Amino acid sequence: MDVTMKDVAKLAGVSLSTVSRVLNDSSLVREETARKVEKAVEKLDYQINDSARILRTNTSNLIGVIGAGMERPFLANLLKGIEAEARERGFALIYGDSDGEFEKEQNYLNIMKQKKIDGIILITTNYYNDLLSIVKNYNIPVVFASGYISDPEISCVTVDNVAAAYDMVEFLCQSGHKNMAFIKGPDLDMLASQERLRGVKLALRLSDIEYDSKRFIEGDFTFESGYSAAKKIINKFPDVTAIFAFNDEMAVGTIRFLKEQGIKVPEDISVVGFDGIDLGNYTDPALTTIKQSGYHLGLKSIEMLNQIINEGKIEDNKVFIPHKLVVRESTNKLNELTTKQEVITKNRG
Amino acid sequence: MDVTMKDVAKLAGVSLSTVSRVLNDSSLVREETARKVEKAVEKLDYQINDSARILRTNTSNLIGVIGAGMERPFLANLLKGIEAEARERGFALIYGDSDGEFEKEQNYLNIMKQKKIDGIILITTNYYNDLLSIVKNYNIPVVFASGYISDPEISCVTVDNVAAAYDMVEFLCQSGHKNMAFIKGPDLDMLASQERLRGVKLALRLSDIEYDSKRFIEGDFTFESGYSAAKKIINKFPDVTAIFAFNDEMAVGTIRFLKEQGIKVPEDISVVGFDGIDLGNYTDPALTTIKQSGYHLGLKSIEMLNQIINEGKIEDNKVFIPHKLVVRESTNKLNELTTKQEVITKNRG
DNA sequence: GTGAAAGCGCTAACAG
DNA sequence: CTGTTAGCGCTTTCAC
Repeated sequence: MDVTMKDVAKLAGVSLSTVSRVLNDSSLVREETARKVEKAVEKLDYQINDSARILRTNTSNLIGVIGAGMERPFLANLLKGIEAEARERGFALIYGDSDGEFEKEQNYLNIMKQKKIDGIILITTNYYNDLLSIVKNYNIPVVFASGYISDPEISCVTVDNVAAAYDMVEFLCQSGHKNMAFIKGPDLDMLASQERLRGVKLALRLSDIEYDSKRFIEGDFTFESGYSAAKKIINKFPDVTAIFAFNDEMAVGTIRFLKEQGIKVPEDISVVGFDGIDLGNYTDPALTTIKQSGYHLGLKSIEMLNQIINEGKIEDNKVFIPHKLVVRESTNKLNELTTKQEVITKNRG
Repeated sequence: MDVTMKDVAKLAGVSLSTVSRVLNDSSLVREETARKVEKAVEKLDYQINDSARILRTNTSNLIGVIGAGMERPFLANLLKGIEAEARERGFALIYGDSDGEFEKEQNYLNIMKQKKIDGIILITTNYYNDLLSIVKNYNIPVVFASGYISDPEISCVTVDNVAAAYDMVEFLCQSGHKNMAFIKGPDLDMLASQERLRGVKLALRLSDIEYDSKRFIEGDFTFESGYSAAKKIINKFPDVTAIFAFNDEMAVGTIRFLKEQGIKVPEDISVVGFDGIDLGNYTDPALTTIKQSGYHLGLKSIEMLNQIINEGKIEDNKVFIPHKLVVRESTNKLNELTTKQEVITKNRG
């Protein structure tokens, strides 16, 4: 078997409790004794048995992460931020992917409870409401990192999707676009995609543009879905001058489709995304988008969770991370003389 | 406190051991008794205390994953595959990112040992040799999922980087390219990048093309590094007709740079990548690359680890996952009449 | 300052 | 088939 505390105690010539005290930085140990113990620990390459410690103390220094679609660049960076900050604060991570299925989420929640995790980060959008009630029932510290949760008891950190989507549409309108189409996330996504939708509607209303639900095509945040959504858009609305995809990957898929059709971006159609992943700097044209930092989001989520774990509460439990409209090459100011609408009018006139 | 087995036993009117037997599918329990216990478990929403179980049994159903650069699409998919297969087989995952630093790797290894993980997947390339000796000393099942490990005791699963890189260069040569440049991975990367380098050299030799180390620029697998490596290449070797980046992101960065310079891909220069991430289908031009499946690699790594854990050994401990050359739009057959070399010659002549 | 002893919740002989 | 019992390795009173 592995080296145990008993072995250390024996080698150091002290009792079990003294070893434990030294390992836990207890100040009630003579420095000389401590040194003896430390020497023995080193010599035996002793590693504490975490299960025994957890069993006794009921605290695990373990944080559970339940995510979905984490292979998407934005979320992969979120995970990276979570990991880095968790490590920094002495937590290890149990990581589970739910594939957006409630059953798997529930399952992982149970597993994590069994492991006595100190807290949990939830990055899941579909059945979050059901999840929430389980989590509340389990009475475990939780931070939601994938959208705004209105329940006042629940902490969350997210970009302000409504405001950001609003900003983007406002920018498009100010650039002269009236004839827009949109690529949403999955309709099952009750958080980010819904919020962005709200932001779009708001901006449309304030710009006196009529809301037309047919102009919102459902995607699933992949390149492929952006590609096929663009196809639908071009078929149904050939006169569109701007397409707003709710994430960068779908925008890239859109651009690819348009180019295949010989449609120039941005000369013929402007295309914008959301998230601001690295890729957007290297596409042709480079992508106009809303930039937010997944890494920072991850950091912040652990920071909040840590506070809840340590202090039992958190003063500000709804936080927004910054976002910024980044205008690159995929958007055009619509010169009034060359607006398609105008051209048509002129041709008719 | 939480519900314990004692509570279940009391409610069901049986002893602790009976409850334990039922929970562990022990067949020596009358069906009726089992049902009583199950009912009590359900009623109390009992969750086993994993720490107690681990302490007692010394097996955790926990797999440790130590990775680096996991935000890269290929590796994000690898992680997804690991997670899916681990879940399938009843393992939970402890996940740690090493940032490619030995100290962090070592640290995580200790943490994981303390948690009595059943096995470990290593996806790290820089100091893998030092890691290996620790792991061997810890005597814990391990599978390496980021390159070929020659140590006969160590299991590994990876794409055949040598063969794949060879295939790519051979393809380029057969397309008439003689004047090539390459964008390597970091020189610290002792696995994938080194292996691909070997494959390239081999193909060069067999095609009677002289190896020139100056034509191998170091990158770090990011878009950005591909972009700047391409800049160096164009400055130093303006007559290059093909660039082979050792992953797709760097290839995309390369294409972006070339386009900015007004260099046409593939008409002026062919660009190829490695990995076959989704993105490559949606760039303009779509990317010629070596396709391998990160997800499948993840699956396989858990499958192997599981076998080592269960059977104490594995017959075939070096496995290669399939790869395929996928020719898309970023490469051109160099027509002999329009080879730059030929043109120059003709102009001179 | 340090040691002895109890017990966290579970499993696995062993007895019946 | 089921119950009793003895720990797994640690922390934490409680003595000294």
